[in-house]
Amino acid sequence: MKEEVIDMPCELREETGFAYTLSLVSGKYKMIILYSLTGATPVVRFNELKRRLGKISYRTLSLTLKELESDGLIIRKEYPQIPPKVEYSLSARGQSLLPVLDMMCEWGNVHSHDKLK
Amino acid sequence: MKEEVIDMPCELREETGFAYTLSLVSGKYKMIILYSLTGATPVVRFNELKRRLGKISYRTLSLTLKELESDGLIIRKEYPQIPPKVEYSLSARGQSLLPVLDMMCEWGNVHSHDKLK
DNA sequence: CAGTATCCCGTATGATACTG
DNA sequence: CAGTATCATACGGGATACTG
Repeated sequence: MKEEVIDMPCELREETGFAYTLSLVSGKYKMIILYSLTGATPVVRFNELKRRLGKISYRTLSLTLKELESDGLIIRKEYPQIPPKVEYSLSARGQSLLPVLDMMCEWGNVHSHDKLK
Repeated sequence: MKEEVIDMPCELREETGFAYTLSLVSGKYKMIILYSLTGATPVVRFNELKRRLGKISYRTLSLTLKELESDGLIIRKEYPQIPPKVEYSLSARGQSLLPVLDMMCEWGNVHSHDKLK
């Protein structure tokens, strides 16, 4: 990704921010996971998250959560007990991204019924 | 995609708009193509667009433009002449998406230098 | 010039079984 | 419960040659 940015024409350099944003939220479930950590129950355990996401596989959920965590968007809190208990929640950084997601959501809600000729 | 939406828990139904938005702009070059059709030269020919995008292949540019067009985000205007001349520009719908892209861009610019521990 | 045709490849994701 | 390991697959995208 970095290399492509370097190749970008000057006019577009100032827009590389969205390439960065996109790199954080692209993936089939990332944005919906972030959304899943908002609202009435913003702290969610692994299996509960999996249930909420429907068809995601263990593998994908696990990998995705690791990426979100290493990108600083979510927080993973592990309770050292048996059986294990792990809770995921949004970090401040993750929360700062919510308005962006909201805007995408809003645009989609408004325009998903546009008639395309 | 539709099926997954159906599987989504109730709490998330109202957020399916962003899945729709995302489906329109996801892809390695879609957003940057939209951006390329703004500014001082908002009407661009195929090869000029290819030049601006750097490393994109003919195939991918061609496919991507078709998708953007069929999603109503850009307009393809063909001049029946030899050699061929085709101009691409943003539709009103495409323009309405710009604030969303701007916001993603802005967030990325602000947060791309966050220190992640 | 503006594409299309063909072939190839890497990565994201899925299914399932297993483990501490 | 919260994952990991393993194997399999689908799709997006690249390179290049060709065409109306």
